Amino acid sequence: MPVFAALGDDTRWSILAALGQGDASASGLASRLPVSRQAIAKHLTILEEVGLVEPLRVGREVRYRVVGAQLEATARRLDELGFAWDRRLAAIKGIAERL
Amino acid sequence: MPVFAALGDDTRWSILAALGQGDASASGLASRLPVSRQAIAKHLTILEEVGLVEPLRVGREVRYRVVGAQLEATARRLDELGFAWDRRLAAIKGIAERL
DNA sequence: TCCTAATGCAACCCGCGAGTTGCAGTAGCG
DNA sequence: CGCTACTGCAACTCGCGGGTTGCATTAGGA
Repeated sequence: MPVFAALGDDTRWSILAALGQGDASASGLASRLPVSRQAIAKHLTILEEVGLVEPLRVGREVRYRVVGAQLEATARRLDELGFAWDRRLAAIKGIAERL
Repeated sequence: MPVFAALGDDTRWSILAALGQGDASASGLASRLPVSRQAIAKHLTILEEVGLVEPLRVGREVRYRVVGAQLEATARRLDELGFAWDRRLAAIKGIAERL
C-alpha cells in the first residue's frame, strides 16, 4: 500500500496542508516550508505517483493541486477493511460462544 | 500521523492479514511469515502503539487481535479531510469563475 | 532577443528503521 | 517440581529514504 507510505511522512503532510490553501509550485512551497526546493520536488513526485496530487503547468512553473478523491477512495478501502475485520471478529466470537 | 507510518510497511500488512484470520502470538506468526520472531514482536509493538492491535495474555503466550475500530476511525478522518479539500477546491474554482 | 527565474538531474551524506542473532528470564504444562 | 517453550532485552548490520548542495537546462516575461 504505497499510498500509506506516502502519508507516513510529516513533511508530506505539511506539503498537503500547504497545497490545501491553494495550488503552488515546488519553489513556492519551498519559500513557506523549512526544506529545500529539491526535497519538496521529490516529495511531490512521490505524492503524484500515488495519485494524491496532480501537476499542471502554468506559464513557466509547475503548480500542484491536491486530489481529494484519492483520499476518499483510500478512506473507503480502509473503512471496508475495518468493517470486514469487525465482522470476522464478531463471527469468531459467536462461534466461540456457541461451543 | 503515526498510524499511516505504521500502515506504510508491507510486513505489518502481512501481520495484520494473518491476524485477520484469527488471533495469534508472535511465535505463531513467525512460523507463518518469512521473518524472525523478534522482528514480528517489534512490529506488533508498533501496531499496538497506534491502536491497530491489542494484546491479551492466554496462558503463557501473548496473543494479538486486530482492532477494526481503529481502522474505521482512521478511515473516517481521511474521508473528512478529502471531503474538505474537495469543497475548498470547488470554492476556489467558483471564485475564479466569478471573476 | 536577452536575462531571469523556474525546473530537472546527479551525486553525496546521514540517520533511522527493518531485520538478524544471541542470550537471559519466566511462566505453565505435565 | 522440573523442563520446555514462549517472551523480553540488547547489540549489531545494512539498506533505504529524506535532505542537501551544485550544476545544467529551459522556458517566459520585459
